[in-house]
Amino acid sequence: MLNLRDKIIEQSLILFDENGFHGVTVKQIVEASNTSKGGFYHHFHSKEELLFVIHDAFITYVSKEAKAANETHTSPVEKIQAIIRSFVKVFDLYKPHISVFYQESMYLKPEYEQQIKKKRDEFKQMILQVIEEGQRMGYFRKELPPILTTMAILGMVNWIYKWYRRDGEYSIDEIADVFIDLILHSLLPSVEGEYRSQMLTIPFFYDKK
Amino acid sequence: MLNLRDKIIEQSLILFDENGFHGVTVKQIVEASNTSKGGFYHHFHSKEELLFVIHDAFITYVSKEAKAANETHTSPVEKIQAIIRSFVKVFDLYKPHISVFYQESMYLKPEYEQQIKKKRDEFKQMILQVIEEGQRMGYFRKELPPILTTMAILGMVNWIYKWYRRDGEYSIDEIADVFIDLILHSLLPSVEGEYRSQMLTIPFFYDKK
DNA sequence: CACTACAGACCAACCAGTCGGTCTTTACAT
DNA sequence: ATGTAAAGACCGACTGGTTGGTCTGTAGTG
Repeated sequence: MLNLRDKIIEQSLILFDENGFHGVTVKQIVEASNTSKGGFYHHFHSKEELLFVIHDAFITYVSKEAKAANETHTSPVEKIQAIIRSFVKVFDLYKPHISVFYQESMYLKPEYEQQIKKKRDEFKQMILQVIEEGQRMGYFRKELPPILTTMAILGMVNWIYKWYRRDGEYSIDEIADVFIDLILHSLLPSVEGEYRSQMLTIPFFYDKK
Repeated sequence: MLNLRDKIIEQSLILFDENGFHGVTVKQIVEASNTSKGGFYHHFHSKEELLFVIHDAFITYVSKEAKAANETHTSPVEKIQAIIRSFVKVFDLYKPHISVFYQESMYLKPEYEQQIKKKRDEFKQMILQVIEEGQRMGYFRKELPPILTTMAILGMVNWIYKWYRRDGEYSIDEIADVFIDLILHSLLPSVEGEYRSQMLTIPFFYDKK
């Protein structure tokens, strides 16, 4: 059974996902959660704090997953595969959180904003480092500017929140497979046929076709 | 010399870019534009109409550019190069428009929303068709699902609005070069060394290094 | 009796949009 | 050229409705 706090979070996510933070009033949240203004403000200092709590829940999860992926693998190729996969999969679990996150974080007061930004940067740095490591170790093409490559990866994956549907044509695992394939084709050199073709075959997805 | 209408648009773009549509009041816009409520509502029916006008300005531009790129080239490889390049470059010209566009279009009334959505879809379809055409003609890897590839491209390019700075480390042309390189590495088959390596050398950028 | 969890009436602030009015430009007849 | 009337451009006080947040009260629990 959910307590009121969780119920408020759950309901406000549904509302935020459809209408955005500013498109939803406290009154609406309160009604959707079958409670009252008093109930709401008993659990949250402000509407803004609710937004922060939502942000924090998912970004903490992403960072933790990425850190784990980073530690359990040694080769940069495997690392980036694992990071992308967990990153993509988050959108299946946390899509509403993420939608709100990317659309509304600008409205947060500086104190909240800073905390959010710090965790985001940590995650970005992790990808960046894997790419640089992969270049140094000779796995990835050295001519790619690591920061631009990182931003490209962040972009293509983050954008998922704009179009992903659970009941869509492709499952989240299939999306992850294709995106990993795209990224590895970009990162791995064209000529080293042996290693490249070995890494690029992603069985899960293409076997189905 | 700017007329009041243009001045309002110009000033509101600056404000929206920093605070989002709902973070800016008509009063603020009016003050930044050195005018009055009367002046504002003489030129716009509502605050929402202003948002629509901003949207429309840039999406019309993107679509026109992409259509032109599509018509002047014949090979899918050249087409996608040209489309991505013009697409990326829009962010240099229209960044504030785009930021507002992607953060606030959900707040628009259905009548506006529909028009926006239609133009967005047209653009998406254009990329999708080029990819499918490229696959049919044997230029691009046939195992890639065209729609997921399209969404990946849209994502990595659209995300630029989150991080691009005119005075940043890389110019918009360099970003375009790298992104085209990434995308073509993903699209072109690994084995056809001859044609692939010929298309993948983007002189502008890598010559500088 | 003290404490938590919640209820809901209430309020001050704010905001998009209105409206009667003024000033400036345009159009046209004399 | 000059008078004049209509149209367009702009002003800013005002309003009606809404919103985030407060405050007093109360039911239940240990």
